[in-house]
Amino acid sequence: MRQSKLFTKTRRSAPKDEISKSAQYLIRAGFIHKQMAGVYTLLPLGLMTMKKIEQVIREEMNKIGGVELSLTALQDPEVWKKTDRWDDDKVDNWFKTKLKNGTQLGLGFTHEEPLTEIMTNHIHSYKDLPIYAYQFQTKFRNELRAKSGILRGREFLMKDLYSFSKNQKEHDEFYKKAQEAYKNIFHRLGIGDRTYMTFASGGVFSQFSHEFQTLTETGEDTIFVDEKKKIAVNKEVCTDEILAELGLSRKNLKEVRAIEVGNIFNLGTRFSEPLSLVFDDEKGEKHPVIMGSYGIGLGRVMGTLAEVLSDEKGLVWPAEASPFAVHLINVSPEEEAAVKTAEDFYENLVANGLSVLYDDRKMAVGEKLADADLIGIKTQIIVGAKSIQSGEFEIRDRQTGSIKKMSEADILKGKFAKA
RNA sequence: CGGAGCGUGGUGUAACGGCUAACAUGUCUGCUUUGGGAGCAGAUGACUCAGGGUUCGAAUCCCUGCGCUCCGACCA
Repeated sequence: MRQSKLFTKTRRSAPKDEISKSAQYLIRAGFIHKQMAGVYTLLPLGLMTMKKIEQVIREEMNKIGGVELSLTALQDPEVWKKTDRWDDDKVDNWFKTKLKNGTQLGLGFTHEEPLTEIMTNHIHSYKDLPIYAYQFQTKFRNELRAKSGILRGREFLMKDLYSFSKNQKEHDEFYKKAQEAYKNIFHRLGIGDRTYMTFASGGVFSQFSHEFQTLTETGEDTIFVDEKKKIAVNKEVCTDEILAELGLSRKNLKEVRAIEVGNIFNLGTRFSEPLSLVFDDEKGEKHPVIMGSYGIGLGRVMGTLAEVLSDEKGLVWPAEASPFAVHLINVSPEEEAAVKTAEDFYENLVANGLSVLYDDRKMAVGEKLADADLIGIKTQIIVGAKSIQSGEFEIRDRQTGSIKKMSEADILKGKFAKA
């Protein structure tokens, strides 16, 4: 994409009503626009970043047998009444609305109920199981207090996968796989080393749920981490008894703040029983399906990347979440030869299948480079009068700042991405 | 939902109860400049969140509402 066509403008200063670093940078760089508290529009760069994150998650979900679908945001109260989650006393963050005829509707804050109900049409026999269904979908939660920009919103995109298994053993095996998939996801997104699988309270059907907590001062959870074992325990369940059970010692634990970027938990038959999701086993006996749910908030992940990977100059995206693979910057926009070289180069990069943001704007160099650093695309390629003379282009890594020089032919072969 | 704070051009800030609401930045024009947010000149742009009140006089004081931020509670 030509940057001259990218209508969003970068800003020198952040709006005063955003304190969180991630929100400030995302707004300054033109990734998001605040519509109201806790509600943010994704601008082109933000959307592209979100799609990159989504694709990483999709690949890892598919790898463990996930099948993608898309449920509705509008929810019929009936199914939620069956599981006793419609009353505001039971669930206090519903957004509710009405049809013209007065019938009440809800805007989904999660999707166990509708999916479980749908599955009654498709699960009849043990031969139908297991099933792993997931979606990327907008959730609505009427939070009393939205927070930290995109980190805790009232409308946000979430990946939610639900597992349907015929017995506990089958469920447990998948649960383990899901843990590994989540580790892969956060590793690929560049926060693997600071994201801890964390034991948290598990609800009715199991002792624990597992949260994936990314260490950051601005996180809203307090957890205790064992750095050697790469495991953490949420403060809410951190008792001596539980530590003993987990084989952890309090003296190896460090108290830190973290943000929950994902969580997985056992649902048992909490939903399959009230919604009559049952199957026949080999003997023709009926059993309720064993379920689990596995969530990742994409906006929160994007915000977390912005929060923990950015530096004093702006955003720093990991390769797999970078809105573009390459930021091509012409630093001599007034020189004909440089313009021609940059234009040709841009066409060639795109023809080679690379996603490129091409800064073709006629602006002072310093401003273009400052913009590039603020936007934070992983690889910057700098074209100017100097590079025409030498026949080599500068490849600058946004994160490390290291500069390599490389010929066009090598760049087109993708060599810059290696090492 | 409890507590605290804040609403002034697009953005960030300033202005004792008193002159035509100031400065920076942005935007637009022209000239100049081009490898890290350059310079000069001119222009544009605000019923000071809304409504009420006090006062000769309100951005400023008071009340109500709305919005926003932060701390806490909550977070299936």
